[in-house]
Amino acid sequence: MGKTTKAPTLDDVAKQAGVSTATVSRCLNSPDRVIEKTKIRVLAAVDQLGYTPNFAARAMAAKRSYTIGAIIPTMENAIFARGVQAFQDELREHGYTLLVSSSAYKPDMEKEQIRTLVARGADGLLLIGHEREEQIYAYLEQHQVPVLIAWSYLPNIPHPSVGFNNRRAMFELAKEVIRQGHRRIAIISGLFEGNDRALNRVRGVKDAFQENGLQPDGIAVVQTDYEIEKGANAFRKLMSQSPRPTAVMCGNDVLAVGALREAERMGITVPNQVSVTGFDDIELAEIVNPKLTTVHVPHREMGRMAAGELVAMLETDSEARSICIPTKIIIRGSLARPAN
Amino acid sequence: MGKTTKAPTLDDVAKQAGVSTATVSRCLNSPDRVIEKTKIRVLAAVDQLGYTPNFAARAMAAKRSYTIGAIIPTMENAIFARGVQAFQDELREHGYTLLVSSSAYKPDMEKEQIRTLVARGADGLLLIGHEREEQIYAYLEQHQVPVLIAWSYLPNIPHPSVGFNNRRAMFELAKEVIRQGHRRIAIISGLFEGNDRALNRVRGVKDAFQENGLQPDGIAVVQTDYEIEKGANAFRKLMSQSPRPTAVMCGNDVLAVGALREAERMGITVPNQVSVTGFDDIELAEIVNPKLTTVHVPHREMGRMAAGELVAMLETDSEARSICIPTKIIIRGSLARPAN
DNA sequence: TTGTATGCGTTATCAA
DNA sequence: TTGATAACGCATACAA
Repeated sequence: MGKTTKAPTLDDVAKQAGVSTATVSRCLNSPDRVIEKTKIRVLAAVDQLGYTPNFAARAMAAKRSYTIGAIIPTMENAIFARGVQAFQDELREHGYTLLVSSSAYKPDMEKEQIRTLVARGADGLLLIGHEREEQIYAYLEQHQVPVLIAWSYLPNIPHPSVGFNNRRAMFELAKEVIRQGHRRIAIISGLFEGNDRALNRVRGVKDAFQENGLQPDGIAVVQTDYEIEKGANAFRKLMSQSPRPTAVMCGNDVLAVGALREAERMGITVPNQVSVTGFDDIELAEIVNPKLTTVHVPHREMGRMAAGELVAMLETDSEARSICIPTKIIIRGSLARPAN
Repeated sequence: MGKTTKAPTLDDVAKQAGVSTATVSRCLNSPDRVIEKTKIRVLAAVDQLGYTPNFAARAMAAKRSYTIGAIIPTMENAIFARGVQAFQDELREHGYTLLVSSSAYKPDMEKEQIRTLVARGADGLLLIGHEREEQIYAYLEQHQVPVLIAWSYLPNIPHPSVGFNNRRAMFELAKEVIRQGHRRIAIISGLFEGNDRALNRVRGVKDAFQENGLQPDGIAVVQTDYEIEKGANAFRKLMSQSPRPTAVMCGNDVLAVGALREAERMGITVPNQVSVTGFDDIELAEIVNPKLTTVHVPHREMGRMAAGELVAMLETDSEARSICIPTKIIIRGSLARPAN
């Protein structure tokens, strides 16, 4: 009680309980390897002193941190929030802690953060998308840190991934847009750099053109950051072309909301004068007016599965599988047949 | 090169450069205390081996982690995302790394995460709001971990805080609502437990009633989680009372958006039949229809200032100040005079 | 300016 | 079932 105000260590607990530090450690880590009676004494001491194991020391001695690192492009919109939350919840159930940081869609920043997380002893990493310097994968290999890719699934790639097929999902959506009669389609895409999802979504649209015997070269594509106002700017730009596109397909819901907003400001009615589509199906998609036609991605499910896979990679020696998660097209008010 | 595939240590670098580990350590931590020539040799070795300092070892030896922990109630909406992002950016500039976790508005979870972060050697903590068990503050005291409270400012409290006066902000908004002629006002609030912001916002409304010589006891208050659909449910409940309130003031924008949505489903027009207000002024507030009257909180600024304060607390011995950040009332379409 | 040696708090190996 | 004791990788006081 009247002791000095410093964090208690294993040693303090050991003394208080009249046992060795080894025994205290065992009580905490493999309780069945210690007799009931001493366990009680030790636990009482732990409680009394308010002891919390020092993580750094533990990680260093055990060479395991029970920590997973995740680097997501942004925390600022809901796209990743849900999936990461589910990922974290599932990890927790397996006894792991999640460390999250965001790269602001900057490859360099991601690289730095990967080093940080590895230095912090992360047992494994969750990264978004496949595209990054080969050197990074080499570094990870050297440090023996398993990596799982999420939010993107590609067949035939070296790293295990849990995600969806961005290209195919967008392909399906574009088919529907074309089926409704649209021929002049423009795209507001996220930046391609270090973001294979963005690129593959655009490819999906072009695939649909091909399949319908249309010429994909004429499709106007604007790349921009995933921000509402950026989407708005891009929309204005596209709608100042002549002839105007009859449908604007956006790389995600955030961009699409920006498009909707700008349409309103420009006095262009959606979907009468132009159709708009999104991707992700975040909450926003149902709040805007008109509601957004988009691709539904089961973020929560993806997060949970990713956690399960990553833990399996860490705890068994089995080769990691890749999982392709199905997406679904959601038709709402922002898509309709073109005017004429 | 042809070496075994294991993470290099200080020792490896030292050997490679032909110096002692101490010199390598100095090169990395206080570069000016080592001569240019050897520095070059060492840095080359570092680069060649792809050396990354082991964080756990460093933290243990130096008894500093240059890590700040932040526990926010949720990552799932934009309320905290922006502020935390700014907090992180500012910390980085001071050489600190931020570890974030979310408590899902559960006091118990927050408690556990505080222990986790302390065990991980966080040099300081950012917590949201003042209200929590005294025991937690004692624990933090024992472990000598400085704490800064954000998102809430209260005069005359023991812990330093950077935030805004929730009670006064809501008081101002309520005054405006009353000024426009509303007398039957209902409130959709967040849960009070462990959340002084929610409680103080409700108090602010009652203060405004008092000031106008109105009776605050009749104000209907529904407490619910900060989710859109929960807000919608609460709105339905409040609007089934007779007589109906002429204005529904919500604890934050998320709840308000839920209210707006339910109004639409019920065929109640806003603001003609009922006014709705929010709090926070997140992006959503300008996207919904009608746009939301709300209280603008400068999240980014708050995040930056909080980071500055916390770093100051760590690096100087000066007593930490508390900072009250001004808020602003934003009048938009969701508020109008009552019908009759 | 650089090297030597010690300690940080824990886990794990080996004996007892 | 328990106790010594050697790592773990780094920073730092002290010595050279």
